[in-house]
Amino acid sequence: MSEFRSDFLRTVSERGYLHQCTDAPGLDARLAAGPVTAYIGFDCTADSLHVGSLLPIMLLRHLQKSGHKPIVLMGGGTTRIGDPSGKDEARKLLGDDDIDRNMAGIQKIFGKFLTFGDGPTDAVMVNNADWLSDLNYISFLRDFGRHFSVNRMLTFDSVKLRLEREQPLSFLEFNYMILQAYDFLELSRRFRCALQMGGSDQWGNIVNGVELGRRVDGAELFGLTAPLMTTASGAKMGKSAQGAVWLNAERLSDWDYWQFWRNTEDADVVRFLKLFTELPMDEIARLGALDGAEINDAKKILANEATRLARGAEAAELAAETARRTFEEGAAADTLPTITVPAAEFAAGIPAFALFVRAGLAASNGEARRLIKGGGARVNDRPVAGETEMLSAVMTVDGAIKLSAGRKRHVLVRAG
RNA sequence: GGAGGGGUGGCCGAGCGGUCAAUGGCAGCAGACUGUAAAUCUGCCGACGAAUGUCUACGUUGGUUCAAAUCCAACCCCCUCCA
Repeated sequence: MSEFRSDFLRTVSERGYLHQCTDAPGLDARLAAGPVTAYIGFDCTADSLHVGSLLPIMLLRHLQKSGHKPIVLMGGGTTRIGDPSGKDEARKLLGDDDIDRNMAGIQKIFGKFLTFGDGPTDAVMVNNADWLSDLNYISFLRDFGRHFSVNRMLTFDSVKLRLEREQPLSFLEFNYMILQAYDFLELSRRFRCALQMGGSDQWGNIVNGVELGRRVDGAELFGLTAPLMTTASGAKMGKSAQGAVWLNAERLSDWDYWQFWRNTEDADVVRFLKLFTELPMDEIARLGALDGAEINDAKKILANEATRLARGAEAAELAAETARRTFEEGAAADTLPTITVPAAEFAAGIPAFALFVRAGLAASNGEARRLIKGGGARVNDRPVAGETEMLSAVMTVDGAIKLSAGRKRHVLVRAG
């Protein structure tokens, strides 16, 4: 299936991470010859990454596991510019405080996937603000600007698509690819970093870096991209009922994270097992052969494995057990997400619509009312009679009442 | 600086004086069917309210009018062409 000699490229290609590579045979030879240092950059546009970033993170993990050195580049500097790739509009500019806060949040997730330290294949984390912030404009233009052809830059998708769709593209954003190219050069000089990876939307940015390294330093650099992740039915990956699927536990509970994976479409199961778990390929092949409803077993394994990586074994087991009790036994597992309301208030009773809002099962009173009118709201598995039905401590079963919105979203309410 | 086009709900995109909380599509939520799947069908889809209803919204600010997303003025922003 694969003629690659290096463990890394063989793994990455058979598991479906490989989209484009600037020079696959050359990179393969380099990887086979000894440890290579590679990096991926991450923007600091939110205080957590979401599952859309999981693919590049897994790339770094596989890289490290096959004996190479990963660099996590935090875009503390480039986030101040804003990457136009794949976007129709410039994002609103973030302040330095926001960026710092976001960076701190994002850093936490990498510890789960990579081993950091000072060893030869230990991961390191760097921030491009360290070299971008103090650049001198004139000398930067003289030293590096002359290597970039505007004619060529206009042909890259990130720019071309904007122009074709007659969407605005500011000079600020236009510079993003130059700075990212410079990042690669800088990392090449500082760490002998020879490979930049990223999502397929980063191809243009990556190629620019490879070329800059060759022109300025005569360095042989490589680029590799992973496919854009969509679900089999075409939706962008990373959305759930509540919004983005965040990797940080503070932004999304272990339970919801596990559920996200459990609800994978049939057609995606094998692909996701390859990309987001580390199960051996023959095991994945076995799971992929399951028929009909049996494929649910494969989804559970996917959920367990994916959750274990991002949240730890304990979180995965707890979520799996909660799901088993909730969906297979139909019981109100006491480990479901729980909210508490003051005992006195709970005893007096709370209108159903209000309680659903407080439980986070509806975004507004109006939405809660609609949910109830539509018959999707239940208390202890019985449909809520009316929007204003009073729910109170009297209905408690085993110390809690269970609210459900639809068949999948459940929250326990306790007196607190 | 000049000429023209444009800024509408999460997104795309109609509307161009009242019947507009604003057609349609996508996304989202729920129901049916199932396997916590997909596809399909049905309902919902600004906020508040038990409700007749009230409020906030069509770039911004003013104005005309009984009445404005729709007309006028100024301003801001974007696109195209010209200088």
